Amino acid sequence: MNEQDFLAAYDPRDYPAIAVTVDVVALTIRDGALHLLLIRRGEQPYAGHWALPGGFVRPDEDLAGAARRELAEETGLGDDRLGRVHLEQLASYGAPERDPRMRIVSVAHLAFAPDLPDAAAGTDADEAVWLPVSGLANRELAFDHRQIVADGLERARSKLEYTPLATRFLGPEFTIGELRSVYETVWGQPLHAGNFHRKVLSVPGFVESTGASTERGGSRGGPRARLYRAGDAQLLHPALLRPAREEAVR
Amino acid sequence: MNEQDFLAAYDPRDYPAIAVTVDVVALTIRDGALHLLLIRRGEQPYAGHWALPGGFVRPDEDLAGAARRELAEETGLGDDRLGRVHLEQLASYGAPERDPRMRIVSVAHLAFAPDLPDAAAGTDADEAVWLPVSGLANRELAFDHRQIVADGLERARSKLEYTPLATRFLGPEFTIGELRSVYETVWGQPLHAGNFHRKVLSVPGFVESTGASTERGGSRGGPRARLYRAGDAQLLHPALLRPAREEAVR
DNA sequence: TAAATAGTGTCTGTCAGACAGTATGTA
DNA sequence: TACATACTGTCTGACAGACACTATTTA
Repeated sequence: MNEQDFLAAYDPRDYPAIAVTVDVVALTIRDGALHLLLIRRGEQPYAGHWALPGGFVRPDEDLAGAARRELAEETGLGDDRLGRVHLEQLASYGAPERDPRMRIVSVAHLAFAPDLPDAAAGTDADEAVWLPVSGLANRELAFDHRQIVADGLERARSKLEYTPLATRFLGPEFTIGELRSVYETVWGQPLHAGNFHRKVLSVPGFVESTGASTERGGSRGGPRARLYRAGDAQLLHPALLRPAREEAVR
Repeated sequence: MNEQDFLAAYDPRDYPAIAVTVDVVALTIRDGALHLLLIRRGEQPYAGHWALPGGFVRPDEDLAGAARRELAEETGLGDDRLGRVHLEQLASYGAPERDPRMRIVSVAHLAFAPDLPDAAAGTDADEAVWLPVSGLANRELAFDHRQIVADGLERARSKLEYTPLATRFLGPEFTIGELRSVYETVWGQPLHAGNFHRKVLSVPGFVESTGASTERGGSRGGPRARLYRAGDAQLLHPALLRPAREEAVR
């Protein structure tokens, strides 16, 4: 029996209810460390645990719209100021027992944001905090959110290889060194500065020069760096591949 | 307001119902052409149109389980004989108006199958047919299934680059030429036989030799080819990249 | 002045793709 | 015999990574 036969035979209100939510794995970089937007749960189950921001999909909005709304609410930024934030669908999670109270299918999304101010206190989002990803190993996350975060992180690392989305972690203008820092932070390993520099400039459409340079050199010395902005490429070709990961192959 | 607040405040039965279904983009190769499993719709809306196999997610099964069940039903194969079929989640589709009757979020899946017999007549699946993908341009598909198929095809093409899943379109033993034919069919372009041969054998864990050869040479001549089976690699490294696609970059 | 960083030049090994060539089959 | 196919050898250009080097700026 297929979808259509079911629809003809069943009144939707009679069918076992499955609620649909969105959850957002929102990443940013602060102080050279990858941070994740989390919310402290106040109620059971998982009271006191951290959870991903998320909520029900409303009748009039699509999945990406719901995710964008949740992100806007939790960052306190407002939908309009989310312009430079990248948002994409990650995957859906629907194990029957993933929420002990009822059947919920969550469509997880992944967001890359530049360093945003903490949500203003007093808003609906005053419980939302950016926490370093490195500290997550010791914390328990609610529901299956640990798996969702793990999938989001792997997707993020992969996306940096093939797309110019690393620029979404930065402001509108940036140096090659700042861009390299994004890669090093997300991939968790140092890259060769000289090779990275030459590589980035050789990929068509990745970055374009603004003609300007930074006002000052680095805080610990060095020349003033040229400034770039994101180019028009949607895919990096050739890609910036991560250093070989033997463990991932087999 | 987040997911948990909603759950505390709402009885699920009161909340606007969203039905959750799975749809399956099942691909196979027949007669050197890529084929897609489709079902002819008998009822409105989209009566007479072709649609992806799919159906409601049941209370006790997870998303992948629902997709596997649907695939088993429509191919008439039975869950146990789906062993060599690759199944993965593709993406979720939830635009409010994607189904004119009610709000449905569909979690689409992607399947790679070896050439399967047509579903036996008289089963529940006697309306399911493998149709050549090349003929889809002229046909109207139901709902947003054209987009889902397009996304599935692109995912399939991409997966062949980085994973050994091309072998899932073949039987347990195959020749390098047959494997090359899978790539040529899915990517839609001829590959250099000699270079492909050397490349495949050079990727660790992609294929392993059975020691045997085909009984006869090709139908139009040539030596007997050695037989291989899938190796233990999960990822191809280095990858088999598609010939450069300029149009995809910008 | 010492140290750090930006940016460039050069070398080497790997790999994809082009091309050629041999061996082994079928019709 | 003509032709197709399997498989291998070799060359070239693209590219990643290692290393070296200069110039510029900060503390």
